[in-house]
Amino acid sequence: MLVNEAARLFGSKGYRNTSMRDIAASVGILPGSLYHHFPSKEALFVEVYAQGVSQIGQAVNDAAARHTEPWARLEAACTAHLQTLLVKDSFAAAVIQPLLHLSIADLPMRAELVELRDRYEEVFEQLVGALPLRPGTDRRAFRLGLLGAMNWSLAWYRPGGDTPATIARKLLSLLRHD
Amino acid sequence: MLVNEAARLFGSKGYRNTSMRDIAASVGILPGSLYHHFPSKEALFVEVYAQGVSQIGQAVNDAAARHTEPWARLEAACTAHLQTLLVKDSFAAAVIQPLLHLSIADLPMRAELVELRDRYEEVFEQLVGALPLRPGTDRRAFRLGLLGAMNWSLAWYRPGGDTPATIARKLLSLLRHD
DNA sequence: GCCGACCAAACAAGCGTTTGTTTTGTCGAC
DNA sequence: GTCGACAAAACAAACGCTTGTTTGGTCGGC
Repeated sequence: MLVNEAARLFGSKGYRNTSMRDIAASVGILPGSLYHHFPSKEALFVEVYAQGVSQIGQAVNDAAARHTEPWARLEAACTAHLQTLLVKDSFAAAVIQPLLHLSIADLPMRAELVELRDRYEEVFEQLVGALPLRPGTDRRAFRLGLLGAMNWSLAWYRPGGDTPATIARKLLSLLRHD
Repeated sequence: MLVNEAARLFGSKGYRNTSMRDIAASVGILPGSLYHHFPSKEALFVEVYAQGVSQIGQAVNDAAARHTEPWARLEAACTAHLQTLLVKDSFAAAVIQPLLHLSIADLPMRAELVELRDRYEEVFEQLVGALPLRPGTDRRAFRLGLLGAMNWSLAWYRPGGDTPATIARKLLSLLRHD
């Protein structure tokens, strides 16, 4: 499918390094034909991004819903986040990667994407908010640090090593004080 | 200076989004004149990257050297890392940003840059290795998680909020079990 | 016979880079 | 001190190529 192929390319090579010709070739049509489905490259990316956010958001919510204890809920959510992000052929890499550059007015459709991202990250705000942390702990720093550690795993994750579930468990055991 | 301007642009807009014409314009010369100083855009970026690694490496080493207690050494190193990364007009953003994409054979000069990066991160391997952590702690996960949390701060850091030193202190207090 | 999906071909703009020429600066000989 | 020689640095203009996008036509299914 068109959007799937676009997601795969955007996710692996980034927005700027993926050309409309690349996408067309991998779908098996000519470049101009893409404009029958999307009015612009930007619009195509926004669609990929929206589907990616929706996909990872649903996975994370579903995973958390299967538990009641706060730490278990967070660990399940982190595992889902990492799985969606790291496992092949996923939309999520296309979502996460631009976030780093997004702070610097990189892409034109910044505002649209930032809102989608913020809505997604609210889940983690709730999950972290429910944790029984010792008083004085900065929960915002906790959330940002955890999300950063997870998202950065895109840079070093290799299929042979730790699984997403193991990475999630290890990261949380580092943050857990007991 | 040429390399400084290039670093500023690469750091804020990324490699692909910065054209030789951009760099030339911001130093006040014509595009072709750049090729009297560097044989290619790639070579110019490698120079920026090398200077960036050298700069952040020296800052981190100097900071750690001012302390003896392991946790104090690591916190000083993290503060220096964050300051070099986040404070304006620095080379370091040009260094850190490509790392995410580097895993995916993005730029042609991959190997050269990866080696420089790995050499830099050895410092943190040593610093984390010296910490008195409870047995069974995965020090590699600790290091990767900490570096990820710090590097990702590029995505959310704003000059008005927490200072780099505060961010470093908060992150480490989350990881410290006492 | 109409409409969505595709092809074929081109467009203007931007890219990194090259070329030939001119300016600018340096430095030793007179 | 002044001059000519030489090199570094910059200009001016173009190169071939890739980019996102547009246009006009073709074709098959409802």
